[in-house]
Amino acid sequence: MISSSNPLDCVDAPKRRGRQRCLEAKEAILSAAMELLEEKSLREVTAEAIAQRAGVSKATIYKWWPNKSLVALDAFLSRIQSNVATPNTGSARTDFTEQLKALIRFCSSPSGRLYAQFIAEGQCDRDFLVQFRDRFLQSRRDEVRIMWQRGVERGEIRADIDSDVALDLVYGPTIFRLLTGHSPLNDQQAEALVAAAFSGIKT
Amino acid sequence: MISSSNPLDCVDAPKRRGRQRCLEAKEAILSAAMELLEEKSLREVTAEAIAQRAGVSKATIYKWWPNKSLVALDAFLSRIQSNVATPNTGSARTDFTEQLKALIRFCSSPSGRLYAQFIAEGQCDRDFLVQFRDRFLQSRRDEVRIMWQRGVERGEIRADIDSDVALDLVYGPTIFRLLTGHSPLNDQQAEALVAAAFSGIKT
Amino acid sequence: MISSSNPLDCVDAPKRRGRQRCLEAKEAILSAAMELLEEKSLREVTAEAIAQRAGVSKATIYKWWPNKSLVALDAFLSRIQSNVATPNTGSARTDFTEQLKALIRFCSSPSGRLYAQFIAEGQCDRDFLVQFRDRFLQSRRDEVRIMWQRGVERGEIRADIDSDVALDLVYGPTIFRLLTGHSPLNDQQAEALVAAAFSGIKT
Amino acid sequence: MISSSNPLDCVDAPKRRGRQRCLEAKEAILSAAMELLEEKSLREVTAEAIAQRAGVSKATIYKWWPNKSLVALDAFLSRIQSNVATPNTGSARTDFTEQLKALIRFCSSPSGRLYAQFIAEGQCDRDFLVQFRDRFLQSRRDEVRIMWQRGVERGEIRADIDSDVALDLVYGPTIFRLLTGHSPLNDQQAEALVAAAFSGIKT
DNA sequence: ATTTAAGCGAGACGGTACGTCTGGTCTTTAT
DNA sequence: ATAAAGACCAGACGTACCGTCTCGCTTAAAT
Repeated sequence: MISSSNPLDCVDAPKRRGRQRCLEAKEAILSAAMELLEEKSLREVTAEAIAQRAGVSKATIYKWWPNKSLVALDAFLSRIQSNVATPNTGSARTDFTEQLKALIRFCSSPSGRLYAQFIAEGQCDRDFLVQFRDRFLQSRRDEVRIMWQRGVERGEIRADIDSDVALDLVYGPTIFRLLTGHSPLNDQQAEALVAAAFSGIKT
Repeated sequence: MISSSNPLDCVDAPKRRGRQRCLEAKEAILSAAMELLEEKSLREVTAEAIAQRAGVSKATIYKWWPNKSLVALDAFLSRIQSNVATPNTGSARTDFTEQLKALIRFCSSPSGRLYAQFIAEGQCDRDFLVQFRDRFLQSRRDEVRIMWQRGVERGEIRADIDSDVALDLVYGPTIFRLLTGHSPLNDQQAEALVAAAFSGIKT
Repeated sequence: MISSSNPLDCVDAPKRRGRQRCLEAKEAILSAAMELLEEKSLREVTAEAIAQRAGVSKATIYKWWPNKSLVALDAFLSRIQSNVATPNTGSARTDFTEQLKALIRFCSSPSGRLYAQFIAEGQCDRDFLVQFRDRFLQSRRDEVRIMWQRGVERGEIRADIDSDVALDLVYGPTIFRLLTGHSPLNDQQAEALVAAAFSGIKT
Repeated sequence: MISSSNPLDCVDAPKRRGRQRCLEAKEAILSAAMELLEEKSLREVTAEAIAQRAGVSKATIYKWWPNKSLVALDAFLSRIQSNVATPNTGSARTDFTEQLKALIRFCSSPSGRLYAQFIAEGQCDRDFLVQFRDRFLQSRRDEVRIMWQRGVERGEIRADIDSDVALDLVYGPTIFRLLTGHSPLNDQQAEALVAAAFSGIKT
């Protein structure tokens, strides 16, 4: 999707000649997609089903999105609250722990399962992966990075560690577990993972 | 796949006259699958294409495997060396660093991309995910756990940290990066990640 | 359709390895097509509708026919009696008159309307036109030519006129009227047309 | 198309309030249609393509014509010379022969192919067929009927034969051949057909 | 001069058929 | 008995075209 024709940009689009894009149709498509994605997996949701539930023609979907995955991504992005809760308790470790607990709750929600399916989709659709990274993942990481920055400034977190490394140390394990389920994900694990990430595993 | 009909069991199947052909067919299927998976993504490789390249009927594939993903998993498992290199340099940190560098090399090989696609496939096929975990991931983790155990015994690694937490701290970030590509994967990053995992991020 | 894979040739096809073509499916397709063509025009009948009414997958239709027009042609050819009634009353003029009356009855039946639609279809599908000509029209003409030949032999019809010219003189006007409806088609007209064709329009 | 809104009637239309019909647009549409119909078949020419080549909106087309076939018919009617050449050599037979040769030349021109496509179109669009008959075919026949009338008056052609029968005897065979291509169309055939029509096929 | 009723270009839209493709099953013949 | 060949069903895919519609601009007659 080229950003200038990004369906989400409609709000600030200048009035063009010709029939204007039917915003209700766009909304209906995103809602239908979201509903269906709560019932079935991304792969099971068909473009036809989205069109039908939205009361919209299939052609209208393909007019604005190149494939159903990107419809799903737009639906997801427009439905989740855009801001991550970035707690500011005064303690970086508490902040990260709270944050991770929130992420873990997210992971076991329908949205979390969708998040996993997006990563999955990205493995065989490079274009989708880029969009997912740029339009969702990166902004999330940037917000969390602020939390990390506060810790650095307060002297709680080492300044000599790259922020990406630090973030991955905290969030990588959780995502890994979300995707493979090899170990549990709960509040207790959140605390254990943050503890380990903060203190390290060496004696 | 029921274990008793696991194609890998063919090896220890009683040597009967009529079964010889079957083994060739199975071998051909696994080879064809592996070849195709080096050319295309798992989703793009079709059961039909595997059958054709293997010179085998599609029915023969479906006789022994419930779906093409599990053919791919079997192909993958039979083609990679089953043992992880678990260095034993006398220093846990060096061991982990070497190990992680090897993993990163693996990740950028065709096999690594396949590994990512398996995790992807697991997101909408619970059965496949379980098999992937049980037949590949778990054994890998168990082998690395030995390395971790050595570190604990030598007093280099804290004994009060759950091994799964420790392993995820080291490997989670890498897998996360493999799947989303949000940050680079190379030897330098391997060292940074291990350093951070060992010392922790707190000051 | 290549003649060797002509669905109608199934009878004399040598036994091939593998599952044999499901003749019931073929029959069901032709019947469904014929039924639908009695309800709607060729253009309105869809491949999907044929598949559905035949209880058959769309892929099965496209496996054996390149498009729905040729399904319709096969259906038509298999449903109409393959022999034209070629009366032999002893008088060529009576023979032609009877024959033309039969053609006119045919023209106002559903089959006649289908015949017209086949000629129509042929105007933008050269391949279809050739098949229609070779598999239907030509054989009809050849049968009528026998009637013409009898007249020639009995000395009733001029031997110096090309048979195609003679046949077109009798049948051309009727087909023209079938297609454009500019003049009526009935028994009386049949007699007038044969009379004119036999005696000519000059004084 | 209702005659009062017939695009060809614009000249004598009473001045209506509001912006007047853009005659350039109408012309452009007809020209574009004609151009496209010389490149592709009627079925292949799309309303969208006509609009685009005419530099006109699709809505403008549908404002004045109910469908693209009737655009094509109007384009055809406005582009061919409206008068048939009706030779008057003094001999009815020569007149008809010349006339038929002209028709045969017409048949193998792009216009002739279009003529065939109009008849084809008429087979599944009764309304179109009526317009084609009334606005083209009938007037042509009426003009040729004059030629026939001259022959009757001169005593060359039998007065007891219905003019429609006579005309169909001469032109039916040619149209039949145009549509199915079962026999050739050339000057020699024109002579043979007229000869047969004049003298009849009986001995 | 202002109103007002078209005409028009742009282009979104619902509807619907197309012909292709794949997954997975089933049947027949040959080995 | 088992495998190869391959027909089959179900149904999604993404594309195409139809004819309708809405919007904002333009034009010209009527007020």
